[in-house]
Amino acid sequence: MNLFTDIRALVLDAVAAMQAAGKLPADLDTAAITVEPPRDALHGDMATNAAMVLAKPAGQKPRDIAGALVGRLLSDGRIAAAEVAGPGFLNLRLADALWHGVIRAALTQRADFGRSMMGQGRRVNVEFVSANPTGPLHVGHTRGAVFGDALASLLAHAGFEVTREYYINDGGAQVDVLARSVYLRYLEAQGHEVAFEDGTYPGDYLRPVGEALKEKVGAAWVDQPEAVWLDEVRAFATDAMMDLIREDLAALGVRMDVFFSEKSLYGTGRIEEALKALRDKGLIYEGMLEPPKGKLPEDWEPRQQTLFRSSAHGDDIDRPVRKSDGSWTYFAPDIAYHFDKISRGFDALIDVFGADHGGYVKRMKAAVSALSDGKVPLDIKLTQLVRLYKNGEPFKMSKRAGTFVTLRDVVDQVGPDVTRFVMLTRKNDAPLDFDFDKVLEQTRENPVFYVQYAHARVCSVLRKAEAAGIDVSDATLAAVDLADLTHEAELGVARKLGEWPRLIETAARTHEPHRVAFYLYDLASELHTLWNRGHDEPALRFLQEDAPATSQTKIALVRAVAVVISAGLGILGVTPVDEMR
RNA sequence: GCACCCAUAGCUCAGCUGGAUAGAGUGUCGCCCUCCGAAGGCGAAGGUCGUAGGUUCGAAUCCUACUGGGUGCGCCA
Repeated sequence: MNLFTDIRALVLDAVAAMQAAGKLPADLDTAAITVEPPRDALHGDMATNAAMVLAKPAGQKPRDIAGALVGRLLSDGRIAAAEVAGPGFLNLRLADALWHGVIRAALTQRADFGRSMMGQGRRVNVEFVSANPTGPLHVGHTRGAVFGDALASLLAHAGFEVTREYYINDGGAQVDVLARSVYLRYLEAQGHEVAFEDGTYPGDYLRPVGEALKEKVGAAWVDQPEAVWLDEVRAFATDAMMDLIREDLAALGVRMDVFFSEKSLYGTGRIEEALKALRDKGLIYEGMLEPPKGKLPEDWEPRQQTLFRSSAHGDDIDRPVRKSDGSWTYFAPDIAYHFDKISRGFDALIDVFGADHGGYVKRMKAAVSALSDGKVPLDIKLTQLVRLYKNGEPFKMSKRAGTFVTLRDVVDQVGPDVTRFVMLTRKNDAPLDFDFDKVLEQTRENPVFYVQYAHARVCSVLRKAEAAGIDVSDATLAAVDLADLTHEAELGVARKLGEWPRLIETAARTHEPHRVAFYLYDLASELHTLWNRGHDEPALRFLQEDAPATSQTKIALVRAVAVVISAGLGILGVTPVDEMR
């Protein structure tokens, strides 16, 4: 249920009735008519812009149209009051029973309350993390992982059929570097002195991989040339790294549906197939690019290359798919990969990249647009940097010194729930400050704590009610008569709950899971405020001594809050807590 | 040089496919703990929404040009 769409339908009915009665022209575009919560609660529960939108095409004054709508809307039992305001807004106050219905819906539907049919089962592929299989995930990947996973859950909640996917970059030169680095660790495990030169990965995390390789093949490869062992070591090493990465993701609570190997595109004709599709559209040609502007690479010289006419699909310049030596650029398998996603029948694609890949957005969109004839939309979400702090002091990372902060460092210190929630308290395109100490503080300014505290508070009330012999099972609460729940402060909380289904749709449509986190903070704030009012106004306390029926109505409300917090946290991948300790 | 992202209160940030008097936290100031719901609560002050134009009933939101910050720009992935 979504009250806002219900009431919008009611408004549209009223407009249609006026058309039927000849009070409005028959051919009006009503798409721009919205029903939304007014900024100021004094204006009512909902406001519609219908009269202002229709005024011009209908050739009437907005306030006149609004006035005519008032009478028709008031004839519906759900509308308690309607008045024209300002330039032609129509402010509506809803019958209390509708807000009581919201509470009941939350109690009966639980985690499904707010679920939307918006996606209509359309299939969406969300590709995220996709870190090179050369080492453990670091903080930057962590943000991408949290964002992508929450976005996927959000879309699923909004009625899409979602596939979570990881693209393994196991086809380029970086996995050769990995293989050589592991080979060095292998030699080391055999008791040899080794030196890690530039162009190798010196990290300790490869030590066990070298050991494992020794276990597997013994001394067979010790004095052998690279040609003998490279392929096998590469496969062994990337498998080991992917195991590591899977463990990292599991520690964060992220599970992928598909791991797609870049390597599987090579030597199988799949890259050629994708490029043929582009060639058939006249988008592949041999040519030379202008030299890049700005600082020119030292060894730049004009060269003939195979180019994709991405500029025909919105890119600034055309992009090479083959290097001058004839081998593929990174872009070529990427095209083939997205071609594969399209051919698997997805209705929409989403890529989550780090901000340093911003330069790839246009060419990737161009490729998908060309390959799908514009039928499959590709949205690319860039996640900005995470700035780490410890007790207010910036925390420096250095890859060279080996002091870069890994996903495990973060999760081990603050836990997966805090990590995930904090990473979603900024929109994806804004930098994020992550302070190891502040995220664990138990104060209002820490949203993780504040939201969890609200949930725990409700659980505490339920426990006390049970101890007092009051039945507070969801089934009982859902059946409780809520007619006495009429206090403005209580209805205000119910109104906030009524926004939840609408928020899901907005967040899903914009691909912005952070909206869920901010909503939960607001909802928690509503609950805490109501709790605090109980301090001075005993009538607002959730647990009323010697009045079990009254207690049940109030507990139904706060239990509904807990249900929505729990559902929201579920989308973010955070476990709600029953008590603070 | 070009492209993309960003610019909102002293600070950190929200702002819902364009809506009414732009919100929250923090900081500042004032008030409130003998006890029964203070890991705090209530209230106040604080904004030319980077600048200048444009679109329209209406712009923080859309368009254009600037200013300032970040990221990226063939043979790395």
